[in-house]
Amino acid sequence: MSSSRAAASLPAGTRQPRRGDGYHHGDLRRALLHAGLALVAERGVDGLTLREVARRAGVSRAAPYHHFADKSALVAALAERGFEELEAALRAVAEGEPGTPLDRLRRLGVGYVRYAVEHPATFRLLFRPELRLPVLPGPTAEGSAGSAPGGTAGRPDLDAAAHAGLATFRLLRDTVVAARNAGLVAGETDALALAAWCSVHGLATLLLDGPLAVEGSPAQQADVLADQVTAVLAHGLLPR
Amino acid sequence: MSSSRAAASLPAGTRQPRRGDGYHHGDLRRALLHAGLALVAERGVDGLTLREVARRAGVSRAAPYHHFADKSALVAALAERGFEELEAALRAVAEGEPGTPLDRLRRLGVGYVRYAVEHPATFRLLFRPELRLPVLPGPTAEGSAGSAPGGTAGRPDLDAAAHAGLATFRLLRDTVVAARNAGLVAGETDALALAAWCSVHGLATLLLDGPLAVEGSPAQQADVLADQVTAVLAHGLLPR
DNA sequence: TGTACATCAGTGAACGCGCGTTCACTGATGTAC
DNA sequence: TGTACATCAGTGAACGCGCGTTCACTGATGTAC
Repeated sequence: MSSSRAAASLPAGTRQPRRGDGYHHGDLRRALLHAGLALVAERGVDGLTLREVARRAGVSRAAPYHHFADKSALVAALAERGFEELEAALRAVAEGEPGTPLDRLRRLGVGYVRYAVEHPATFRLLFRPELRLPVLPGPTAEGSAGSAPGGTAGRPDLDAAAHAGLATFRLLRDTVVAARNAGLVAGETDALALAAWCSVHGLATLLLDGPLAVEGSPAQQADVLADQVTAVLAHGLLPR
Repeated sequence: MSSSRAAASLPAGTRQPRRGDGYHHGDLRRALLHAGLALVAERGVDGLTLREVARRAGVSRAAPYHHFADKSALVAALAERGFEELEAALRAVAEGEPGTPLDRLRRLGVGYVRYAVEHPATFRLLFRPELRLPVLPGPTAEGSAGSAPGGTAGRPDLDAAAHAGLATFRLLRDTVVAARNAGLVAGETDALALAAWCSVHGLATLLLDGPLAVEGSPAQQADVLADQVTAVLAHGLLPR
């Protein structure tokens, strides 16, 4: 139990050799996470069971309990990895080519939607109600974002996922700030960031679970729609 | 079985006396739907079980099978009722007071978000992956919306829910058309409607399951954020 | 270097649970004559 | 109006299932002397 906690509190993705490395399985924790993500991708969040994860890792049903306190701890760890994936994808797409902060903002939006379409089950996992993230400072309180996490109180094992989520969203907000500083967008920072985020998040969820459903189809369609939505967001509904 | 199908194919909400009325229970189908919505509201979509629904209706476990072929048929019927509720709420808020089509559009958006916040579980039910709605005609094909449902193929019991959903979304699109005809908004109709919908849908889902989570808090906060988001959408990110 | 010991990631069996669904049935309701 | 019959919405027991989790255990690994 104490060893499991120690392993669980290590930052995921860390590649330093750990004390437990090379034990019986080698790195069962990592193998379980890998199997979990694959299982979610194949059968959806509801299809995720500890037993099947253990099965895929080639290990007994009880083995995962040496690495995760219970099922929700596994889910939280998967969400953490998902957010890290999402953030990496967004950074790559935003910083990959040159351009103004506005260009980057646009690419962030399209990348967000594309990630959702390409990893539908993982994306859904990130926004499961039970992983509800800390409340961001309200748009009325102009200030640094993410300084007051308070949504995972009493569940320290969810905090890692929550912080991974916040880091992702900070990427969007920082880009809005940059665009505003460059005079490329006008308005109140948090309101702009919120609106931008709502637009692409709405498109992503409508594509996955709504009447626009294109799950399984090429990401190309998602790109087209994301371009449209971000264009309308940029220019506004009102005539200019 | 044949009776169950007959009952299930009746338009829900119809108040005409049915042949089955006044039998043993009176109107078990309606009671099951009522219990189902209450259960979803209390325990979430995952907490919805046929057994508990039957329990709450004061009836044996097997009784619901005379009214719904299986669990998914119940879920579909619940979604249909949910969409009807949502549409009624939106109509009320949009047509309640006078105003330009743009005013109505704004009120629709705020009403959408408020419905989600006030009925979180039901709202989530409407956008469950397994109820994925028919694909709307793409924004590239300018034309009448909803003429080609194709997402519930092979599941006729889902069609009712799908059509209830489409009727709801048509409300939004029609309002965009009216605003455009009045010269109050500029751009391509479907792109405008999609962007508007994405904005409020994104806000709604972020409020329910994201870092803005306010479930249980007063709808007032949702109104404030919805006002902000729709304002940004109206004016656009770019300086004017 | 060897030996005794502590650690701990695994095993395998078992627990209790609630689920969806099926089945033969019962008995109230409606109908035909 | 009365009787015989058909209909069908209910019942209650049972099915098989996969789940999360616990438990005493085993045996490989690492450590202290």
